[in-house]
Amino acid sequence: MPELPEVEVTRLGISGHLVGNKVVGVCVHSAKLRSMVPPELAGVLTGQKIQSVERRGKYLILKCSAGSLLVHLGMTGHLRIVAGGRAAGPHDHFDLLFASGVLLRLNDVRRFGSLHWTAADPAKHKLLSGIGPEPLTGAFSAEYLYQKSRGRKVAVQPFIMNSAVVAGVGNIYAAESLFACGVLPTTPAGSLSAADCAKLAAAIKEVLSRSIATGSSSMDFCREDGKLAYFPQTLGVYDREGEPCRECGGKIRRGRFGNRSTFFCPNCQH
DNA sequence: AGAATTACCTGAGCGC
DNA sequence: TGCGCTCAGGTAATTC
Repeated sequence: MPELPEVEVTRLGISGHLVGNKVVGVCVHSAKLRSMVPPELAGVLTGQKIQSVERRGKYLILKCSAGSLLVHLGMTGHLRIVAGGRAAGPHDHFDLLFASGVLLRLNDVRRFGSLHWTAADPAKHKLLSGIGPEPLTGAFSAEYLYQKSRGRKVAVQPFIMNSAVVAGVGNIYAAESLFACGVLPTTPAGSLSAADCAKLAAAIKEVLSRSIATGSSSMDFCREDGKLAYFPQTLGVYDREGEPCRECGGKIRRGRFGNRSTFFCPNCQH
């Protein structure tokens, strides 16, 4: 399930194939994603040259002179560069055909992904305008996290998963970051000390950048059979309920916020 | 008003 | 075989 590192590696992988390349066709195999694929997409994209491929949180932004295509991969979505003419398979929903002969193909088993078109500055689009700082930039700092969390009673895990607080941190990396810095996911955000916030901000940056580094060295988007799945990384706590903690050997426990699971080591996290 | 919580979209995979 | 349940991210809706 793509989180920020997977989206960033996708961006790095597809960017070189797309920038400067002209869209010569749009093929919508299925318009029914989490939100309907905008019907005007073929009309506005055909003939456009991709100027840049950017990322904001978990959104990819394909910038053209007439506007921008926003792509969200949801839980199971992935984008792949494939040879033109290759037949669409199950769960292939959308293709952009390029002048160079390649296709950018969106595959999404569970259809949680979405596509949006905006003619204006994408940063002003309502899906992006309310998003908090990028976690890998200086704007997301210990000081920022400390100030932002003051007075907040919500548990720190859902707090850092709130995209208005910080962009692109999902369930897996939230749990991993909290394990990495020794903070229990149930801790009220407002009760974190300045030192806790410093450790947590550093842990989020470390966990995300390590995953991007791992992913970008192992992915090959040119391969038609290349799969975008979990990066071959070792998870410390996520989905390891009952298994031994890699630090202390104690049992990893599962907790719950609403209908979201969290995983933690009660011995290593306080 | 602003924060916290809940529902919703989807479909694979699971247990029974 | 088939039903009911779970899970995921992010937004909208609702409650507090």
